[in-house]
Amino acid sequence: MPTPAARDRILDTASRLFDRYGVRAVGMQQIIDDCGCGKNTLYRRFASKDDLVVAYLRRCGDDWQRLFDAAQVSASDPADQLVELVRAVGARAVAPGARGGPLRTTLAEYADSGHPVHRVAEAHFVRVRTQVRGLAAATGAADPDELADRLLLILDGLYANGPAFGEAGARTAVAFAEDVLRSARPPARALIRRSC
Amino acid sequence: MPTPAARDRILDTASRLFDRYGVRAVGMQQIIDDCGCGKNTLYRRFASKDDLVVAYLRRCGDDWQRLFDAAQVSASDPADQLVELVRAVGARAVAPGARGGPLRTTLAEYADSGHPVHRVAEAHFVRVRTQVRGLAAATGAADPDELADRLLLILDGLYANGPAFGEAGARTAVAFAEDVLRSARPPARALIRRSC
DNA sequence: GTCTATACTTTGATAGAC
DNA sequence: GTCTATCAAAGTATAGAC
Repeated sequence: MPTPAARDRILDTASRLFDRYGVRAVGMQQIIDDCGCGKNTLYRRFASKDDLVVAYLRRCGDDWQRLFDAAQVSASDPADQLVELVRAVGARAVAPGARGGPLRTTLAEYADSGHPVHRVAEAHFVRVRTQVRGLAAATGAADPDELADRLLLILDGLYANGPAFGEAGARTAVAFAEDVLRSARPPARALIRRSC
Repeated sequence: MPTPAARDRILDTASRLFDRYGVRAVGMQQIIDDCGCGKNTLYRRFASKDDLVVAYLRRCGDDWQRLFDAAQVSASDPADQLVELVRAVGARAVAPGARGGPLRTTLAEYADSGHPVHRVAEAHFVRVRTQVRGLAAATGAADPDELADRLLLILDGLYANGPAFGEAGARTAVAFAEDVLRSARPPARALIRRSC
């Protein structure tokens, strides 16, 4: 029986290389060399490069899930949770060396919509949209789906702009999200503001 | 002695294939077959695939420039020009078959920051940011750079979400941009609104 | 017996030659 | 325009080490 840690070690190495150089630019041999494992071992755990890339994307998806969950427990108000989500994503997106979010960049590298890698990445974004819509609905916004789409624009815009945006850009995005959430709730807050 | 139209024909073919299947996924042979020109002809016009890809990106950059210029002549008010820009980008971004904006996807495919293709794509986005900042400043906004960043989030978010967003998403983005521009001008309009 | 390391096969792509 | 050289990458198989 093979050591179960080997799979994780391989996936760790592959993830690091994929994040930095892109998926197609990294060869299996490079992963093997960097990992220090034999070629046989890798192909036992991952039948093909596609399988390895899919595992990588699933890990990235889990990473997003942790981010999302952490945002949800960070506050009781759904609006505050969404702001925290934007803040957390911004921190990653503008970090030096960040490169557009692994799911989006990998999706760009696998344009063929029939390819398993493409399908996994695409499914991720469907899920993300559903999750953000759920949280947007919980804010009690007048039009939760429109609110969700606005927040998705901010989130994906953040990833796309990346390090070029810098810390200031990340703060801008957070303030932006706050404004969006404030103005998306016309019944209560807007009246209070007008009464000032 | 060679027909000058040949270069354009090759670039037309390459652009179409790159847009649809991605740059790395398209081989030179495929371009040659699709174009109907000889291999010699192609390599006389473009010394290497990198050169061809750079020419493709420059054409995409010119395309953006036309979009930007058209938005600028569409209205006299800079704020209206920016809204028109968002509308025009949205129309492209959510069109069926669109795939994230050719500059961004190609940048994702060429992660190496030393690669000529990467540098050309990166330079494009620096230019775009400068242009949007210029237009944002012309609106007389209190903080034009912050306004520009907010609009860039919308623009890139639009490209990233693509056809999944659909026509409704494009309309959401336009309304979003309108709100952003409205609230970015505190001196005049905000006072008018409060006086209502 | 599973791990590492390496040699080999095949495929496909860029590029050049005629 | 076809044919060919070169190279890199994905897999497969094999040889050796703990």
